Amino acid sequence: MALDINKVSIKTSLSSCFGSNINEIESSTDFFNELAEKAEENTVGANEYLFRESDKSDYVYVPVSGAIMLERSTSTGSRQVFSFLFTGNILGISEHAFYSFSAKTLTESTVVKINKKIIISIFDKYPVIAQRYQEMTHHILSLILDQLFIMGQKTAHQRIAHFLLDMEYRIGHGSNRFHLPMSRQDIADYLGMSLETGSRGFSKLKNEGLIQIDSNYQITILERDKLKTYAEG
Amino acid sequence: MALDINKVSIKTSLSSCFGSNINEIESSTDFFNELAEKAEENTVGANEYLFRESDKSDYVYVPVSGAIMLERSTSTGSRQVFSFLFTGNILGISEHAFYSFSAKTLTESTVVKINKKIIISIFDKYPVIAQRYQEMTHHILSLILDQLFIMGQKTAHQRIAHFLLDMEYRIGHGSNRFHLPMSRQDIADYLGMSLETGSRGFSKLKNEGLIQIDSNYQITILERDKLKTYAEG
DNA sequence: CGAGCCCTTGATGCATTTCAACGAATGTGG
DNA sequence: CCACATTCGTTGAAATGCATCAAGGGCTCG
Repeated sequence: MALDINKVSIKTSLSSCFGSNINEIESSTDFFNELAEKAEENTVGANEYLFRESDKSDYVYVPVSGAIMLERSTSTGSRQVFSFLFTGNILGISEHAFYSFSAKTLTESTVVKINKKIIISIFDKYPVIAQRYQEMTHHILSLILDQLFIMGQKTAHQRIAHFLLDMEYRIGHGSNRFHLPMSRQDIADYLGMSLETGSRGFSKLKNEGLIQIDSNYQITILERDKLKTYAEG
Repeated sequence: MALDINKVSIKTSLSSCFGSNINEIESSTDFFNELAEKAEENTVGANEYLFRESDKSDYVYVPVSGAIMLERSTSTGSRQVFSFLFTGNILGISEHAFYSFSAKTLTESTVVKINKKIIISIFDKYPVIAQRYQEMTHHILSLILDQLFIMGQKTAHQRIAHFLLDMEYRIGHGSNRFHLPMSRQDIADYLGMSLETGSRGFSKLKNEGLIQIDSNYQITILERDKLKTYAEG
């Protein structure tokens, strides 16, 4: 237990997750101090599970560094990837007593791990945080609805284009060049297509000059507007 | 304003939605009385909108009778149906300031309409209800995750089979014979396929003897186990 | 009885999966 | 440090699934 709240990375992640303007709230300092006391910081290697589907959902996680993937597998071996998470996202809220998916690290990751009971007790003291928590849940829900919309409406190649724009926004941090932490298989399972179709999508966008593939995982968006048009279909 | 809480149908719907065991909670009578005072009962005809996407989300609705569909349309005319709702479901929670989809009645429907501000004020008085509300949000989220999983994994015909089993469970009320309130087009837009593919799915299941189509909308599940096996793929 | 709407069915072409081979990148042990 | 094994990505060819176009059938309502 105990968290070094003075570390910029941790403060940044928590702020990004609990609301960028939370610092303006009068009780925010108390809130962060209480979190610092009762939460813990964990670092885990790549390709490890933070938790698995149907584990008791006792903890909420906030990635400080690294990349995490939420997935669910069937008995027949197929897999659906629900989401990719990065610094300042949050996972494990919006769960019943048991997680409804597994969380696997894609790279070595540092996470802040917060016991749910502590979260609940914090809510009682800081109603503003409780409200913010609700908002996060709603935000997550609207993201999943968007994802559902994309899955139902768009062709495979359009979904790839959409995915790349999303990644640029989320991990490019202003740059049009970024490094994908997940494999082609992960992307395919996220977008509901075969690995090969995913790969062909990348190639097509490359050949049409919309993106540049520097190495397998290093992507540059060359023509953002055209890519957007393509994604919207 | 004002709600006849003594109507069995309304009491049943609200109970089903706010938790079947809510009656065991000591403050539940107060809660229902307060709701009766401040909520209202509305009846609207078929094919009308309770609200539209990007309307201000001031109200939460609980269907008492009828069937409602949640949908989102693109500028290009295509449409994604997110969900079908029946008696005792709830809609409009888990929304930001504005609805992220439209709610359209499939049949004449009676709904209990509750102002969000009233809901919030009720939370302050009855923490148990607030917690139940959170649980509902989580439940909705897990349902959408399931839907996302199905969209990503299954073939069109499997999705049809899955859909029919879901409908049997939700509107069959113990019987294997039920009446679908939505059109083939609605089903297709829900499952992310063309109308024709949906229709072929129905025909195939009929020809294989797994279901019986008495009229276009009257369905009987003949071989539930086989249908399940088929849906699981 | 006829018009209109919805559903079904058939035929065709395109999108996607599957199977298979190759190439590039990564890691291991000699 | 290199040869080899292994994993991952790309590409091609064939098969399948699905969408689209088009026609016909059944139900409902005037």
